[in-house]
Amino acid sequence: MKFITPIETPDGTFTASFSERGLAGLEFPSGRRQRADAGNVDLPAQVRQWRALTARAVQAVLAGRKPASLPPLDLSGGTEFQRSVWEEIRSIVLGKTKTYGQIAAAIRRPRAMRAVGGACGANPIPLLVPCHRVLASGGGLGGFSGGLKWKPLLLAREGVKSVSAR
DNA sequence: CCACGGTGGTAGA
DNA sequence: TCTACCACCGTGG
Repeated sequence: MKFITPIETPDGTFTASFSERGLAGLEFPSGRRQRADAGNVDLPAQVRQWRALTARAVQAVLAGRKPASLPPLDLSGGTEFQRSVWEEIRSIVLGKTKTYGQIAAAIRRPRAMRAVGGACGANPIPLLVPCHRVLASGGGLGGFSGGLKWKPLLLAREGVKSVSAR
């Protein structure tokens, strides 16, 4: 059972999806208009509470601040490798970054840095599973599923300095 | 700057 | 199985 609901922010309307286990997906604003409903109708009380937590967390990160708390994250969709990558990324504190290679080394697959990139691209909850803090070695940006323009913007708000000038 | 080879995980056929 | 993708990385022109 899935509930899909908009999350309004000063940067646009994100779209959250919830399973019975918690937040299962988060999409960055797409150019196109979402439906205009408030998003609270028809949601069970539990999901409404998770939605409120999600909204506050998203707004905090967008403002470059650490969220006070997160809803439960439902990452059950990924493979074991992907989940281990996502778990590792969750440990990158706001204001810091790691490289794809460092993530690979941390999960004891030092040669799988390329696959780490793939797992980042498959991350269902970008922003709250902060794959924007994962950069290429040598200062490159890498990619970002929500649109590459977000990556340097988010990092700048988090106070990260050396986000590569090209 | 560019090209290339060595990589590991995934999806699809 | 086989194969063709990749948000990689180091080395060498």
